[in-house]
Amino acid sequence: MTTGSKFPVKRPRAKSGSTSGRPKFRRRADARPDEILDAALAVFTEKGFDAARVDDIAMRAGISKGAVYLYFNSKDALLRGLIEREVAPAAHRLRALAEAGGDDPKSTLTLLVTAATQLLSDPRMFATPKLVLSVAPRFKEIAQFYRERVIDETIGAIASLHRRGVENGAFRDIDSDAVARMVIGPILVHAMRKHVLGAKDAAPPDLRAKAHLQILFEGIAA
Amino acid sequence: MTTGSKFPVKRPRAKSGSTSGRPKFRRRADARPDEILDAALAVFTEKGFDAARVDDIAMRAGISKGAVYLYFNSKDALLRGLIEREVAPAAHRLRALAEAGGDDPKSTLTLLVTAATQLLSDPRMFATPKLVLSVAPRFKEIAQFYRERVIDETIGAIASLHRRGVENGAFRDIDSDAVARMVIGPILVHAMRKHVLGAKDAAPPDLRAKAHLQILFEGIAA
Amino acid sequence: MTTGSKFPVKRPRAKSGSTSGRPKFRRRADARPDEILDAALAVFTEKGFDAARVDDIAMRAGISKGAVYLYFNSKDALLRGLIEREVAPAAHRLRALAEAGGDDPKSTLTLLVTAATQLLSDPRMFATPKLVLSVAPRFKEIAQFYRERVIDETIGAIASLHRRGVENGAFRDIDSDAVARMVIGPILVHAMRKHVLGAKDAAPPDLRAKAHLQILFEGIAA
Amino acid sequence: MTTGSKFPVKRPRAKSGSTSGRPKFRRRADARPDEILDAALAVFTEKGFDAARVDDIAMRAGISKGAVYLYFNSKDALLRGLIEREVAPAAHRLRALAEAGGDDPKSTLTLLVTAATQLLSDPRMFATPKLVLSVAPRFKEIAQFYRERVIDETIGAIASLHRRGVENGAFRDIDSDAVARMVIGPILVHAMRKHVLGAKDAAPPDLRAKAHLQILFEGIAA
DNA sequence: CATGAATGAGACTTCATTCAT
DNA sequence: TATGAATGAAGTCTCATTCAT
Repeated sequence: MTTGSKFPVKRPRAKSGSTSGRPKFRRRADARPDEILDAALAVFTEKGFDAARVDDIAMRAGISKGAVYLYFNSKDALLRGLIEREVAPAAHRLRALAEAGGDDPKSTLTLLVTAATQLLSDPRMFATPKLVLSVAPRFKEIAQFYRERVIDETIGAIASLHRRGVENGAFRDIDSDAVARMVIGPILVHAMRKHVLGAKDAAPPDLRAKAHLQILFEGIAA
Repeated sequence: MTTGSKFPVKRPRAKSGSTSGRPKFRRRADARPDEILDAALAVFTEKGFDAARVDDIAMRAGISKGAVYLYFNSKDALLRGLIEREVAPAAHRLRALAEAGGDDPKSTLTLLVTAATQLLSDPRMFATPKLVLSVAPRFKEIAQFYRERVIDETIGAIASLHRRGVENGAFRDIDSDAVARMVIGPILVHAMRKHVLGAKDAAPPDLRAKAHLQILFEGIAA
Repeated sequence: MTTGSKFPVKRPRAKSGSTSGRPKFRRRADARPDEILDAALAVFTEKGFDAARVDDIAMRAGISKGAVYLYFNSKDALLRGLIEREVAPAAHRLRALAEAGGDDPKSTLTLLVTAATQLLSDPRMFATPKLVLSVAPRFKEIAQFYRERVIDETIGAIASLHRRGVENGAFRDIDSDAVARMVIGPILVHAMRKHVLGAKDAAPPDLRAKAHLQILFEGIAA
Repeated sequence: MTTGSKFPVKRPRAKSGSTSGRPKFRRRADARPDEILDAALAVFTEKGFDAARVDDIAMRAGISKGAVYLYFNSKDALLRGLIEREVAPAAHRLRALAEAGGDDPKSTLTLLVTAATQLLSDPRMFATPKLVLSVAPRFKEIAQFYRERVIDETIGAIASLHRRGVENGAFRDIDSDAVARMVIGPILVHAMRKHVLGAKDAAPPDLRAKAHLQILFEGIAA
């Protein structure tokens, strides 16, 4: 799962277990690809995939344009490598969230919503989703990859949390996917307004999370 | 306010008062701008703004590349003209939704959610939002324009609907913006999964709307 | 010589002597080509040949772009027609100058220099020469045409004036072409500085002419 | 003042201190800008600014079209860079001419006229003036730049030479600018006839210079 | 490993010219 | 005769990618 790479990336140095010679002093050459991807994420997010020039990325990574091609075969590969790298942390984050509260579904959900609200207030956390959304029409594989590995995983995790709560007697028996959308949706709306459409925050995260949970648990009917 | 055009569009001599009758034989110049914008929306949505070639748009509109420039000064102008044209209908649609159910807030909200769920299942209805999301990082003005005229309007309309319900005694007194996000969010999540990330529908719209409303009104707590 | 047209121009109306029907009231259609050439001269002079758009010319002539092509086959033809038309007046002007002063070579030359200095202070009078200079590298035929019919004619006229003066005993026997260059040169220098390079006038025409003649007749040596 | 560059030119990393010796094998990047400007001068002179294609220039410089843009931002920049580069030599040449003959104004003027006549018989020497004349209507700044730095400098130098002669008792006290025009004018007339309008030489330079000086010093009156 | 000069395909945009009306 | 919508052939400029050093 970690090794199987859907989007192959050039690895200029055989990562052979051999502690070949001395670890040298020279370059933290192993870090290069990551540095480049960091730069790529920044530039792609800022300008969009097409408008970003490989030169920009190289410059932000502090290397020459040619050097980028030592590590990645193409601009597309850069994008794919980036998304691929970002999926693992995203998936990890969401799993951490889903397991946040131990085995009480209700408090777990509370923690999850609070943490997610907090998290997605950070522009860096929303950088990858934003990028994926903007390139999705052209890179169907990336869209699919991201959906399956991040979105559907998240929905699935929340749904299963809900089901546990149902069995538990904590939650009413409703369509779990709908529940998941009720959990994610409001947070997404806010994140999009803010990070994509440039809105300024109104309410602070904790208040938003609180209201969100209140409605989620009890509804809006009097 | 409705007439004031933020993004000016070339209008080649309006051929005054021409309610001329016959659909003409060739040169139905009056329809051209709209035809071009239709084509532009299709191509932009499909490929993204940068990847779309003016040639593609011209071809889809059934005219030559040069002819596009008879009506629009640049590719950017095409985008702006398009967004501008689409904002009015979008705003109108949402207003229609918000006023869907007469003066009973509860049933109004029910109708609104049902209709919105229905509506956003149609790819064409989500085409403009999708496009806006993809160009937002580069065209801040468009992002702002769309947010103010569509998103914030929608949120405001729902929020005020909620406030009426509160005064009415139909709804509990909660943060109205949070309510609005609970109304929009789940629908948006589904639309994005489907239209942007390419997911196949699972539940049909009416079921989704029903579950959505159930949770919205009564919450998920047992 | 007058009829033989080196650069053929479309004549949409057979100029047959027939006073065909009524002279009509309608359009002074016969004037059209001239109006167009007027417009062309203005625009070409202002922007240069390439930068001038046929649309500009049409607009300045108060007609549609298509109408220009009813009278001229191409933009090049417009240029050639224009130059051709301007050559006659230019030649006529210079001949008038050369014959300005009756049969006293000295006073003729005086009048000629005075008049030419005066004349070339007018931007419109220098418009065609300026245009010819700017297109000469590309339109060799025009360059040649203009040189033979205007420049060389002028030089010839002055030279022959000089020769008459020599026979007359009024002038010393020197290279007549050199004399002609001494007559034209200073005037040209001023015209170029002013009309082409945008300099502001310093001395007024009469003073310039006077100094010019003084040197011409007596030299600068003490 | 000499360093202050009115028309900035892209300089791709000066490869510091490289007095490296060998003519290198490929990539003699240091020479590139100059090579390109040489090519540009040739093509612009031949065809005029607009009719010249960047491709032509690149081809004549022996590089690809794209490479031109590594050194110059635009076709305009190419023109400006070219003019700027040519102004210094032109100014230098004229200064050298003005100081040609030591401190005897009369012989200085004689040398100056002889040299200038000689010089402007060379097409390459007239290439830049010719170019400037052809683009002047569209590039007012270039026209002004050239006038101030070359034309007016020349006129000024000759005028001051004349004034020295006046003080000296060598020349009569006449309008010095008029004198300057009498010096330059005839040479310019010949150069234009030849290099711009394509005339064939008649008299050889030395004869022309001689006649020019004779008239200049003694006038044409018997 | 790294550089950066160089290429070449292609995009947007302009405009002379045509043609149906 | 006149219009103006439409075309299509360029032309300028950009940038991903390559390659000699």
